[in-house]
Amino acid sequence: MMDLSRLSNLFEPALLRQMQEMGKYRKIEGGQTLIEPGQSIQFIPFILSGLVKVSRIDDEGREILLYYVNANESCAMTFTCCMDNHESEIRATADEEVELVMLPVSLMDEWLTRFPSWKKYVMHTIHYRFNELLKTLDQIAFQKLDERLIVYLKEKSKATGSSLINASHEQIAQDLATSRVVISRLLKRLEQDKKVLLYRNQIKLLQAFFEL
DNA sequence: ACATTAAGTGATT
DNA sequence: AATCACTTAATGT
Repeated sequence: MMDLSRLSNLFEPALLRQMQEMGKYRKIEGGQTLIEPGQSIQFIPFILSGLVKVSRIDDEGREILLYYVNANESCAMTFTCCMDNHESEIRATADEEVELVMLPVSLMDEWLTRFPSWKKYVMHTIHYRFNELLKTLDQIAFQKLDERLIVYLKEKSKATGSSLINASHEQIAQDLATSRVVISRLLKRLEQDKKVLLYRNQIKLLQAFFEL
């Protein structure tokens, strides 16, 4: 049977007993799917060990990684979804062998009011996950700007008929509606990748740059 | 030599 | 990605 005693620093004894009693223990092989988009949510999964990959499926059926759920964590989506009997928006798969406890959704309400530790845990999970998502979102936006900068430099080069661009990072930043620091970092990366050479107020586009 | 401006970096949100 | 704070490098006077 499952042993939840090591969670005692996370939840109060009374809650642990409830989890022990009401929760269903499950073990899932690596690669197995936990839940698919569209399926209704009946359980809150609490991961005891292993790693769960949570991803979103786009129109063309491609998978985009949202985040991983580690041991002692739970899926933030289910907290918000299950209150209103929503369907899953995500796919969850076991990245490696996973042990988990399935907690009935029906207990959520009661637990939130009865157990301070549960409330705290839920809040913490949602907050943590939200920040994780913000991070991935930023990365996507960052890649976009990266592309825009390359296009910008190419156009500038074409317009002047030269591979030597005359502009400060500040000016470029203003053109692309971003901050100087960001441009400096992107250019630095291009320099490290041997695509450009950087000088004061000047950028030399190397051969490799035009192959981007 | 000193002041000013451009660019580089780490940490934080 | 944006902002802040701070450092370092280049330029002008």
